Amino acid sequence: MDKTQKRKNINIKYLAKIARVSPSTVSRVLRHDPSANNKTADRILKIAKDLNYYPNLLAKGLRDKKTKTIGIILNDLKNPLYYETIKVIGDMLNDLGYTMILCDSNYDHNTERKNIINMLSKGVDGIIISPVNIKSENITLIREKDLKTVYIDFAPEFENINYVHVDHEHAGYTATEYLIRKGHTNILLLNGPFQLSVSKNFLKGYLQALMNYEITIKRSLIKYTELSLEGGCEVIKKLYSLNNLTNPNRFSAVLTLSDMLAIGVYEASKKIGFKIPDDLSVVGYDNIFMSAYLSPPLTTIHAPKIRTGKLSIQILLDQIENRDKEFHKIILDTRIVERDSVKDMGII
Amino acid sequence: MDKTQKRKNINIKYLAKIARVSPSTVSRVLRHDPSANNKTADRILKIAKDLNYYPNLLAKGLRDKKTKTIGIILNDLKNPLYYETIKVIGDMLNDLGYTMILCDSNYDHNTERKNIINMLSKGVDGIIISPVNIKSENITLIREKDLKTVYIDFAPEFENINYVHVDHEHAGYTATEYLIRKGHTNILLLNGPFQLSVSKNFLKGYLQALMNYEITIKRSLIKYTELSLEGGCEVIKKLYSLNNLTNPNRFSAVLTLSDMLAIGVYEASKKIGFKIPDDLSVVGYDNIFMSAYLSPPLTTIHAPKIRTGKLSIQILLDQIENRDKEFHKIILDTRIVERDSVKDMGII
DNA sequence: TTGTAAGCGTTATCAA
DNA sequence: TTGATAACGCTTACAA
Repeated sequence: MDKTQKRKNINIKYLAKIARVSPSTVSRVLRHDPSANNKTADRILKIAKDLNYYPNLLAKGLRDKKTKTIGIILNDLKNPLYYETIKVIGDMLNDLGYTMILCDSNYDHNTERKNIINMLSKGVDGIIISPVNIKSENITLIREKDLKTVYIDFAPEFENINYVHVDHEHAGYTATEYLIRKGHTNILLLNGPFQLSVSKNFLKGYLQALMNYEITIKRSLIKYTELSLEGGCEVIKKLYSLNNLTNPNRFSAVLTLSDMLAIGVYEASKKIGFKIPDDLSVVGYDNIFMSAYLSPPLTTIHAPKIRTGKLSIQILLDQIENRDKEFHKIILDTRIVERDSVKDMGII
Repeated sequence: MDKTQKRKNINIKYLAKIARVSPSTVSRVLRHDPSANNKTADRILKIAKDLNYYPNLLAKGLRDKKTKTIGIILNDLKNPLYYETIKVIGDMLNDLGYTMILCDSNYDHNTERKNIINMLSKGVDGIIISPVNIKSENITLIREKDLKTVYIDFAPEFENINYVHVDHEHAGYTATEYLIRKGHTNILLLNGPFQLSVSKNFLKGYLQALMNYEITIKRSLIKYTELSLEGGCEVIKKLYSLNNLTNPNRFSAVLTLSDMLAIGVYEASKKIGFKIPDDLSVVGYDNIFMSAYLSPPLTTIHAPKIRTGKLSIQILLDQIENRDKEFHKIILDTRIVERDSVKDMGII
């Protein structure tokens, strides 16, 4: 008894045997090559269908150096920020017969490196990546291997490169200016991790706005923390406890690098007992879906997540399919979405 | 001038040439096969590193029939419900050197079929799938091809099958009972699409609870809609407009199949002007992250998303790596999370 | 300990 | 219009 022949692999060779033609004929028919006799074509197609044939894309990929697979490398799959982007990319890829490999670098260089090499190894046709940092070996790796790439969130400084992202410095400026115009002068900047490029740019915008409005910059009002609800909550709790559970006007507003941080501030407000916006104004960044539903609804800087997804995948596919050789550097506009988390101090 | 030799492909054969050994020796060294001379091994490893060699996983997959790739097929990438599950699966896969292909069937049979075939074609080692429906050709397809599978959300009725999901009927029952005990007797069921198995099971639980408490079942209080914020909002708006913009006690509470629908009810409440929970009580299902931050915080049935992710990927990998031949049928517990969206009518 | 060679499933080139 | 063949990069008998 031979158990090995339990289930024969249905491949082109097998179809050829059944149809009594050569593998090349089957291959041609399957790819709708016009140079195939209609009758035999129909016959082969029918057999393929009856046997539930599906192509082995590994073999095809190995031969063609094309896999119709796109890699998406992000830094925090938990952040709702990404889901609209992923959704729109996924839908578009699905329509075009592409597949998406998704992974998370967790803001870690080694993980990012592993992810990139994995993409390369798996033969993706291109990647969309939110890089861990503006300068790193990993980016060199991508460029050496000539992997088609679109950077999102922010981009390394090279000439021949595609990116689609918002201007974080401008966002920081706009948000700070907004708070200043509402009469706030002591504005806490709840920034992301110190080493992240995004944090640096956001800080620049914040500082620029303060300078333009001739407001003294206080180092004690600039805080760095990991980009999570918990991070935001902890910073605020610590600050309040230092001030003996009251906020002695050290800051009347807080600007956060991410809505998730802002939600952390909301959480702290619940625990400590101060009120938003009466005791503390909050401005977030990203405008994630849920920010409109917070209590109070969060005033935040809108980042165009759907546009980011659409543009980046379009650029990538255009280059992969050789419709376009140009590099695209797109900086998207940002705008403030006024809701109810900022108190008007009515001074200016 | 020959432009074709611009960039030589670094593969095992090339490494072999440089190291003046055979490809098989290189292959052995790279796979840390003990039967390799230490000195040559070191030399080859160094060359591989210097040349930035990375393996072609398509070729490896083609040969080994193993790709270290897992497919995840869901039905609505936009639903926050899935984020936590995806995150935990992604992290676990990353740790173990696996890759995740993610796609969305959008509750559509054809798309689901395409997705499954794509997974098969790409040679994934296994899939985790939230099926569109309990019975379909697509599931037959999976079973015929012996693709290792874990079903989540709900499962088709077969013997040899793995699944990890919550008992939707029980969830429907619990939620309805909770509302009844709070004194509600006219409970609107805002269900998902009629043809979905989840909707059917949820309905069963709802009906069972009403029957147990001897409450008249009213067909007019059972509504089906697509699983989205907009869907939930529209249904409620329509119902209120039919009643001349007041809710004449036709229902004092609404139970929704998903927190996203519940948020739709919140949205309707904003637009129409009724108050939750004073004018209308709401109970959701899923306990997505943001439900705690809604205003008022949403009372909802908690679905264990992280456990679902952990268990399903564990089961899948155990079977892929042949540590486990048993099938696992896991029904997870559900519990109600009491927050502030239900009014106590104080009657019972 | 190392090398030779065949094969995984596909397609493109060439010849018939 | 069709078929034989080589090649994509990797691994594993088997031989040396």
